[in-house]
Amino acid sequence: MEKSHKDHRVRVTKMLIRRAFTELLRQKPIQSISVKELCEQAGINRGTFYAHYTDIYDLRTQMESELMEDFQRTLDPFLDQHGHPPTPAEVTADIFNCLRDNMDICTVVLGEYGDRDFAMRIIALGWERCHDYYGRLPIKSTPREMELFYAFVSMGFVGLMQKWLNTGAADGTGEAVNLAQRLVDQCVKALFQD
Amino acid sequence: MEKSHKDHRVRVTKMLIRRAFTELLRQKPIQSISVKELCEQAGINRGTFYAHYTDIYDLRTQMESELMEDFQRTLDPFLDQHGHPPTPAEVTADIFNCLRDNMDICTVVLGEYGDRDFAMRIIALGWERCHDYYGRLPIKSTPREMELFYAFVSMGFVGLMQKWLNTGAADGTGEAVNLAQRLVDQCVKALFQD
DNA sequence: TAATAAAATCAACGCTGTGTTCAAAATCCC
DNA sequence: GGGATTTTGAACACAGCGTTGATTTTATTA
Repeated sequence: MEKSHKDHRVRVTKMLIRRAFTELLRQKPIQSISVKELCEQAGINRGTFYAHYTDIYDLRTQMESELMEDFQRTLDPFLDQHGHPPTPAEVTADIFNCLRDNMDICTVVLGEYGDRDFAMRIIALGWERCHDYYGRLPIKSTPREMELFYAFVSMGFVGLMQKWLNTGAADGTGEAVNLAQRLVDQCVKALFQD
Repeated sequence: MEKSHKDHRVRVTKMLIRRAFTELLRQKPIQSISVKELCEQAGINRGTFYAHYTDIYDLRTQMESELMEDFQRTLDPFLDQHGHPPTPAEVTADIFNCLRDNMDICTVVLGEYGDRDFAMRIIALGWERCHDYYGRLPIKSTPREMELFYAFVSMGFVGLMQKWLNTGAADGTGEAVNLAQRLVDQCVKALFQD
């Protein structure tokens, strides 16, 4: 149950489960993946699965959590060594780089049958990082408008991310990062109009 | 199975099923709603459900289809009587008005446990309507960029729609329509930058 | 209104997946 | 090598699925 970096058997078992899971997730939505089917694909006993996870969703949640930690870990040092508050452009570039580095997991977690709420959490992380930057802009908007604005840009960002991941993310981050940054910038400008 | 506008019993049964479904959808995601549970909530026999729908997802799909037809029906005459190609602003206003008119169904179909793909289809309908307008803009972008742009704005629009529906859509369409329009306009401008 | 057609009900069926159990076998770590 | 831990395999009761057929209820129309 705990972080058993110790036992070799546990690591192998978990690896088999996760590999089978991502494989199945390529083919069908999570709600139609059964524990039985997953275990057969992984070649392990059903009881073994229940020794590590309570159900399929618990499995996904654990994978997402670890991915999120990776995200944090990868972003943090980069930001520190800059010594200044990060610009949205830098954070955007970072996010896409992290996506590319974890493409295997991302394409399933964020893929056709993925978990959009998780994608939203990644974006929320980005917003946090840009907090200083956006906080200083002289934006005059009602809280209500800010709420709607945030919903638009966050979901838009997620949509772009997913599209990029699912249609040849291999052709580099450049084009996507550039466009994403321009789009967010333009959207921010909409907050100055009345 | 067919459009039985005839039999009173069928209409009552379907109404009971749909009411129970939307009620349950307020409480939990669709994947954890069982046919058994739905029928108990609706107070009908399980066999009766299977006489009209193959499964829960078929039920949702049928409801969405009818909602989409309503959307088309509501939008079409409005556009015709104008006599000119619709502007994005008009289409945006229409979409939000339709959402408000069908708020009961929309808040569940597009709610927390809703179907985002369906929301995307609504937006696609909006894009179609604005086809003439956007087609005339002298946009120079790669197909790849257009693809990513479309993903961003569509998903962004969906996010704003959902946020608006789930947090007091009652306070009128004005603010949301206004902001949505400004955001889309600004995003389009991003396509002119290089 | 009565006859006929259609729909809903009820009980039961086999089937599949769930989550848990236990003893036995396999594997790891010291 | 030996004790501890993990995995296995088989079984369990349980719950939902999707279908069936006989029966009752309800609507249509003649």
